[in-house]
Amino acid sequence: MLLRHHDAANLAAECARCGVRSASVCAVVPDEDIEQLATYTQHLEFEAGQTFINQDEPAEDFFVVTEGHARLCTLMPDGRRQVTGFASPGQFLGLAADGNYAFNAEALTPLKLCRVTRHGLKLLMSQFPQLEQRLLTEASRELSVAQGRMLLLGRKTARERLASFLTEHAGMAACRDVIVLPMTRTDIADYLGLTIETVSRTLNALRRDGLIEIDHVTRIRLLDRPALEDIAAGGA
Amino acid sequence: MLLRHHDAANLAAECARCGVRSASVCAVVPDEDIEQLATYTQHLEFEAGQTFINQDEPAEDFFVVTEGHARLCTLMPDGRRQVTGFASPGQFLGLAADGNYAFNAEALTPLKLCRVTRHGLKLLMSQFPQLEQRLLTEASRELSVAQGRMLLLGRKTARERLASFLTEHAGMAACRDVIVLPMTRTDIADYLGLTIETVSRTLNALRRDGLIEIDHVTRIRLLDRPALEDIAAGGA
DNA sequence: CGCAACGTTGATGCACATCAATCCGAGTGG
DNA sequence: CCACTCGGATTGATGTGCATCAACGTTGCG
Repeated sequence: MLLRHHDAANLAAECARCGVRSASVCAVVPDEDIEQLATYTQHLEFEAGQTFINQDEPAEDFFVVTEGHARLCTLMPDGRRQVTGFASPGQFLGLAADGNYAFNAEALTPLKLCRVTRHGLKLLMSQFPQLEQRLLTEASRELSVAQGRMLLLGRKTARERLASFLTEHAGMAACRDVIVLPMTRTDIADYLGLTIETVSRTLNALRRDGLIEIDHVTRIRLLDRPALEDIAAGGA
Repeated sequence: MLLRHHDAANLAAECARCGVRSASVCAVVPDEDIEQLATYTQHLEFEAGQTFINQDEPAEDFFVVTEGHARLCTLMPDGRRQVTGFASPGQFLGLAADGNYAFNAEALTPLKLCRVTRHGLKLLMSQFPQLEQRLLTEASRELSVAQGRMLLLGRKTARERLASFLTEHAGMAACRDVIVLPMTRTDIADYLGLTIETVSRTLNALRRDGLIEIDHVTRIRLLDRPALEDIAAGGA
């Protein structure tokens, strides 16, 4: 995993992935820069269930996931919960910050991530302009995803939501039609704006219709991907 | 409206607002830069109802609203519609683009905007680094807003959605408690993931409860802002 | 084993959608 | 100035998809 000299865009991710002082990074970044990187970045680990970003606290840090999965969610005072997204390795966390964090972030599985203070990030960006560009690209992509989720939450039926969820995950993961979900039914429900009961019932309905197979609670096989994608898009 | 020399961040907005060759811009940007700006930016006007961004077409342009209001929405094949946002003067359009536009944009009122090709934007950014920074800030803010809307669409009741909508608009517009809505009930419904009937009924319920007054269909007076904010947050 | 957390399944309820009249206000033309 | 029209908006009657409540399975771990 070699870092191209002029592609500083991936720097943060690389630092995180390899550890700041790894050979590949040291090979291409001048020593004084490495010093700075070491000052501003930090490697962290959490076990499943731990919260590492707290809603309403000042958004001082910025994270890159390097291993494991995390869950981002927003809470209402009475306990209602909306999962706004799941983060997998390579994803940035904390972009969507405007003063205070508007969400909690919790480890779904054992999690490793790289932390940079916002101040550090600012310095890094001024030093590696391509990093800023990369972040902008990332933010644009996320915005695009967010719009899709608004359509899902505002207008899709339970069946369409589940179909969307399944195809979305099949798309990212190994291009296989077998997906392994690192999250619980409760997480899925809160992600899709449904209840666990509805998620359970709807998955079973899809199974009865011969569209999926449920090998194990967390292991689902997509038997008819095109049909699922059609349902997800609202085309039936 | 003078442009500070080193704050190129607002450049695009300024260009749009004043016209590329306006005195204030010419005063602070070298001539050869102005030439470039003129090449890449373009002033456009639309009348209410016109569509200027089409879902699924390649995302080639980037816009800044300078006058009037626009509506962004996503459509499903069977006609279901989700309004993902409203744009008012100063707002950027087209950030959330990932290959093709994922939404339609239509003028709600007579509309003026400034167009920059994505290629032009790239050149502008390399020339005025602060512009990129500004866009990143903007994208972060939008992401934050998007998360709030996911919570609204996924978990809030009709009453809470309307309260959120009203306080949101009261917050932006003149800090008065009287808001004038440039959109129809249908737009509001599709924005909040409800039907026009529910919007109408719920607004009347808020009126009966003494929380708002409806002077005119488009003119609403907030009588008890704190109570509305409390409802919006789910605190009752 | 035996608990505890998670998941499924069934019966019932309700918030909001749907269907169906009216109503209202801004244009338009006589 | 009024009658006519027509796209929104309101209001009411009814339907339904999903939530809620409740009971029971299932899995995994000490």
